[in-house]
Amino acid sequence: MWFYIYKMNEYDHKEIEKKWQKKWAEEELYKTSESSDKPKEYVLDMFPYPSGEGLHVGHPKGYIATDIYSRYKTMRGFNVLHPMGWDAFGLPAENYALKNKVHPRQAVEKNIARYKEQLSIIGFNYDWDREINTTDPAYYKWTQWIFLQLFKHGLAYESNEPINWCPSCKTGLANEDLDNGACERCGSTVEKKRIRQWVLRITDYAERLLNDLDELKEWPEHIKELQRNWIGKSEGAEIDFKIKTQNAKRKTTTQNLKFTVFTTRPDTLFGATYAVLSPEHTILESLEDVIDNWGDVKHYIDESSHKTEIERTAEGKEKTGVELKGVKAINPTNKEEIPIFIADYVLADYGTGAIMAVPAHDERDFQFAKKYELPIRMVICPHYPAPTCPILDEAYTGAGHLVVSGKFDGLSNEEAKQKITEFVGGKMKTTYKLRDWVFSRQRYWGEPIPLIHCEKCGVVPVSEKDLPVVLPEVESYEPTGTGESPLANISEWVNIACPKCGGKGKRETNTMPQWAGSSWYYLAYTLGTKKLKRKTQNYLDDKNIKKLLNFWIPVDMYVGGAEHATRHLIYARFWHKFLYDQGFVSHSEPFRRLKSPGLIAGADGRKMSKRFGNVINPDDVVATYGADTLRLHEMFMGPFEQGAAWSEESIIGPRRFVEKVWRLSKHIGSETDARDESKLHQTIKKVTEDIEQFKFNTAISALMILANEMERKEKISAIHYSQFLILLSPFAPHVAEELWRETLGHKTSIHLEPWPSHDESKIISEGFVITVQMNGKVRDTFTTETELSEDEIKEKALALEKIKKWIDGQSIKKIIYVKNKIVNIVI
RNA sequence: GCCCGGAUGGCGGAAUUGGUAUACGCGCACGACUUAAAAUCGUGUCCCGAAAGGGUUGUGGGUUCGACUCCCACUCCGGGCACCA
Repeated sequence: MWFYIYKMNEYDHKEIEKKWQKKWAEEELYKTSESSDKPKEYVLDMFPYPSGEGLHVGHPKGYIATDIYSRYKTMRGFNVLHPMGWDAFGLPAENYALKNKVHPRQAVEKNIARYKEQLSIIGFNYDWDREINTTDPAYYKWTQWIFLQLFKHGLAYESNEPINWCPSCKTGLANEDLDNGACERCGSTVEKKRIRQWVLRITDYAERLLNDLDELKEWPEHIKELQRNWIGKSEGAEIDFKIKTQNAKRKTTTQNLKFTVFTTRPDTLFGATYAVLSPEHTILESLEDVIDNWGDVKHYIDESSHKTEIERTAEGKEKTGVELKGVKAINPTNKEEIPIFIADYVLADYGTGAIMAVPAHDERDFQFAKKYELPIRMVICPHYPAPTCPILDEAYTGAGHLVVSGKFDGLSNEEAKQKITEFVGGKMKTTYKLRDWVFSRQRYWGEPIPLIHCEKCGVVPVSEKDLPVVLPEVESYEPTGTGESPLANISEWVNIACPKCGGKGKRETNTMPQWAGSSWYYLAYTLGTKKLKRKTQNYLDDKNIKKLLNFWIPVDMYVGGAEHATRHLIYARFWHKFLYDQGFVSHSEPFRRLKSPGLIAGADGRKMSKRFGNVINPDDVVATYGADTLRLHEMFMGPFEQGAAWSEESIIGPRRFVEKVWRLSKHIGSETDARDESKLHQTIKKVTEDIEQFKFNTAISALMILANEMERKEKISAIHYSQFLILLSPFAPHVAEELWRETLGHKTSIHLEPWPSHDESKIISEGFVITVQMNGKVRDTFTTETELSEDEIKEKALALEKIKKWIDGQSIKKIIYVKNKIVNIVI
């Protein structure tokens, strides 16, 4: 019998959590609707990539935070949208499918089912009516539609420039897909390869992507800084150098031969003692006949084309190069003939692919000049006037005044920049490190690019009414490795009449990169699954759809990993700005507030990975401790944006806390008193402020303190306990609901209760603890019940026995008083 | 090399933004309950010291009546970029 009662009272997380998850779904607790006059709040998680591995305990950290935040916002009277979906196109899904010999679609379906199950047992409040899946044709027809708009506005172009090629994944990659010169997915060293590809003109938006960061006041500063560095703006000048051939008998027309350099230091132009072209520079072909050592030059070009990015940029690597014999460049300032080199330290795809070299004022040029014994001429002096310029043992890159620069001598180098540029007929120019977005992949598992190549008309977009261009179902989808997409072999799919002239046409067979679908998914949620699937003619250019978009957009709170700072978050901002320019959305930035959860590492401090065998599965934790405990633990581990190692040991703390809350329900039955009320209102204040700022660890700490207070009492008041449960409910939704409905007997869910607001007048002062310091060191404290005047406090402080002892005849220089806090006696 | 973070007990961390450093939790020790254990509760727990007292927020210096907090220099750890002209 005794044992039976014990069982009855026991907190059984398994039963409770299952029960309420089912009930909440039945009651449709988390349905979102636009027909509400409440203010809207759009809370968004970065949607997951459903991989074959399933979720580990690190993944839900951000989801727990948005779940708490969105429940809190709902209780605060907001109309909350909190959706979830799947980012399922791209390399990982396809590589997984290839490895396991299943079709990617089946793999994705299976993985999604598993993910959904894993998420559901943690008790998230997603509105699954708005679930999206980027690989659903009903979804990607919209992705294709947006691509067509980009194409029609000249922001998508075909190119044959050499790009990053992953030999293992057998596809071209964007700069953003690289990790230290290696494929971000498989770790293979990336090569440069010249293949036909589609590219998006993200660089047209570089300036706005950079400037508008300043408006994102509620983004973490470090993420904005990452984007600024990635965009990498630098201001300089483009200046033409004429080429003079020394050998007139060759047949090449040598008139007007020139190349353009980009430099941020046009002020040093008089010091340019040679010039360097990148080995890929296109002018080299036309110089073949006039270069005396063409064999050597050709050899160097071939060699560097076979080198990987890593080999070319290896740290500490000595610079190499070959002089172009038989040609000279003319320094436009002083008409001096200077040698031209090719060297692979000059990058083809930055600036103009050519530089003027000023060894005296650039470290790289200095090294190169030392090696090839080229003249080093100082033209900026730190101290002016200087009788002679010192001999340099390293480049001087600082500021100064011009010397050896003709009529510009004596100018400060900042002033000289523009003047010299004008003098030589150059133009000021802004350059970015950001590259245009290589947008095609030679892989199967992606959105087909909706374009048709016609023999007569060239590239023709697929008619909008014919979207989606469905990815054909095929047996074999292995990448070819030739630079062609595996789709190219499916002739019945590829061959199609040109939409313009009806003649012979072929479909574009490259597919879009993984980042395409995620560049607008936050817009898709606002439509809901039904509208997304419905037949539409106008897509985003539809009055009703625009209305929905502008009801919810911008996203008010966006939570996801900082690793997306220079990938998804740049791409999405780019697409959004484009859609804004077309009038489809009314805000120029998609995400108002951004938070990035710190990584949860394995217990060994390393990143959780199957490879290290340190993966903790949330299902197991939920089974052992319960979802509420898991949620509390992950939020209590430390500051949200800071990483932490998983600790199986300390999860017992949050579990004990939940059990304590459970036990407290057996002690209800007293009246409220003012002291309790004061503590409650302090807690309301603290928890509310902390949730707003994503300081969940201290919010939970405040709840624990209040629970400890309640526990100290014989009996607690039902009203206070109820209020406490409401504060707890976003963190531990199941146990709060169980106690709310079953123990306290409420008919409706605790999650529909209004959030309590704190009443400052209920927070009573428990007297003032005055700290008495001598020379800033704490010597004693005393308490006053009521607020005393400054003089009274000082008097009391000086009367303390300990203080008297310390003063002991010494003279008091002054007494500093901080109201109701501190008396500091200086002797 | 450049740009961001960070460093507080045995451990995770807190500190109203210059005012009693170490809240809350883990761990540990002791005690209560128990035949016993578990669970739970209570007490203690930064270091030295018997005490008085002294020291302590990575290191060194500075500003201040007073510094985890502000300034200067440095060390270490994490992240990003990296021959970007």
